[in-house]
Amino acid sequence: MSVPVVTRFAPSPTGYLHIGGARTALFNWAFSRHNDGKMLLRIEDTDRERSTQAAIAAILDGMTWLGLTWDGDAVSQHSRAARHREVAGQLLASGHAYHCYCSPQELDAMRARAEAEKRPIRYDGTWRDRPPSDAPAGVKPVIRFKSPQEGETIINDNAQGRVVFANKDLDDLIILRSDGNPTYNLSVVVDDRDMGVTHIVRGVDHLTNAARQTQIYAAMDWPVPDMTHVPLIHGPDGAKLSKRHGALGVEAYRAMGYLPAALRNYLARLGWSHGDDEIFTTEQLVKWFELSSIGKSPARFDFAKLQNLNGHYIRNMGDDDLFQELMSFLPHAEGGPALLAKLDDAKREQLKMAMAGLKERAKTLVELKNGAAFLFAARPLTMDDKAKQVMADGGKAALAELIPVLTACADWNAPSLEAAVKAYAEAQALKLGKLAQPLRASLTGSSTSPPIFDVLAVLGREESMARISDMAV
RNA sequence: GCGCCCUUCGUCUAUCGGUUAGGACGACAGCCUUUCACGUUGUAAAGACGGGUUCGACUCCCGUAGGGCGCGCCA
Repeated sequence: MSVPVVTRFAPSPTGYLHIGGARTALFNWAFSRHNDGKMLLRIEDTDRERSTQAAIAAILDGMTWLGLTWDGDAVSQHSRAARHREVAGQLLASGHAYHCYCSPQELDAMRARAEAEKRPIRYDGTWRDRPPSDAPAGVKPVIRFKSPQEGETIINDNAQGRVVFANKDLDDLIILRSDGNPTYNLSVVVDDRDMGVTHIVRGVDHLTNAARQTQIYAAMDWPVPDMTHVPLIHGPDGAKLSKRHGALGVEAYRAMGYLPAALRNYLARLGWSHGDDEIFTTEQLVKWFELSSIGKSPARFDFAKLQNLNGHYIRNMGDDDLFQELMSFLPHAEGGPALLAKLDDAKREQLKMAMAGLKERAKTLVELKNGAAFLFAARPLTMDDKAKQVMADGGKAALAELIPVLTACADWNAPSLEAAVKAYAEAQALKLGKLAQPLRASLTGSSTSPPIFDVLAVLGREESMARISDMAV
């Protein structure tokens, strides 16, 4: 019987949940679910200056939207400071840590000097072996971890492989600030230990921290959790993710009309693979997810591919489900609330009816929303440029001819309307497009729309004839 | 500067010493078609470079180049 898997996602609440964090959360989530384990959520808010409630809310909201659920309550790291201090004290007592009286200014000077002399930038160990009697009066010391100076610290990482750090390259890090508050590396180790975390999955930017943390685990004689450091996500240009590229909060992706399921699928495919599988359900992801299948090279974020995937999800979703997605999307969409206000029962029905035709040509919920705009347009419709062109090129005349044809149509549904118009086109030796495009322009104000006979059917006889008449004169 | 890591089509990736180096997105071309899409068929497109090891390297080793991450009393 193996130990139950416990993973954790540990964001720092200094901003929204960005796309890299979302993927890290997804990997933690998928791995824990794959193993019937748990994923805990810990808010790393030990930096009181920069942590905000708004950021915490944004992160929880983003995860919820993405469908990434965590087990138990979110843990505030700050609330555990007393415990962190306790461990710092133990380290001090066991000789694995010491007081350091260097001021921040001295440290800055030390770094500047090292940089100028092109030496490695590290704490020089001034207070490592100095007796307490040397302590200057009135200076509150920090506690530094006494990092081993010889030998190696080895990380056996599921994604990165065996990574070796020479201990001489790892300096004595501060574990307790002069104000008595713990710093990141100490807190993480203590919390992961206390929370029973068995597997740590986080970004490679933590790889050096992994080495330092490994040393702290060793000093405390605690077992080191299984580690996986996943490569970062870069912008399309290979450089750091910038705002205009993809370093947006997940709520921005919601506003852009992406479906959570599509985003999950896309994110999973960035840095992780299961053979040639591209499109898979979340259930399949959970079933297939192995840490060893995570790659080690960074990936670039590709909106075109996300769009394509999203379109696939939209097209394959049932009309009712998609309608619901659209409804929950609208409050977050530009112009969405206004559209929502116009949505009475009749419009809801029309919208549902139009869903099949609409979803076929929408890659995002934004496009779906825009595609449905004709349903809500007020007469007389405003024509876009291409629609105007169609009307100018004999469109008006075509509409005038069609009015009696449509009026004569007994059954107002797509098949019979199509049959009637086609018969007329044939009789007049006209290409169907010559009639369809003017119809489309008059009914939607645009040159593109769902199949025109569906549009007629959705709009209904009265509204359709009114819109056509508006433009036929 | 020091340390660690990365490098297969434009992009995401498959390959775990022997393949005509596969798939997907994107691009281009054709088909389908009432528009736009969808769908479909096809085309172009890759092992950074240089050395080894080996009967045989994309795959293992070394070096070079390029890129990323880290080096806070941030996380």
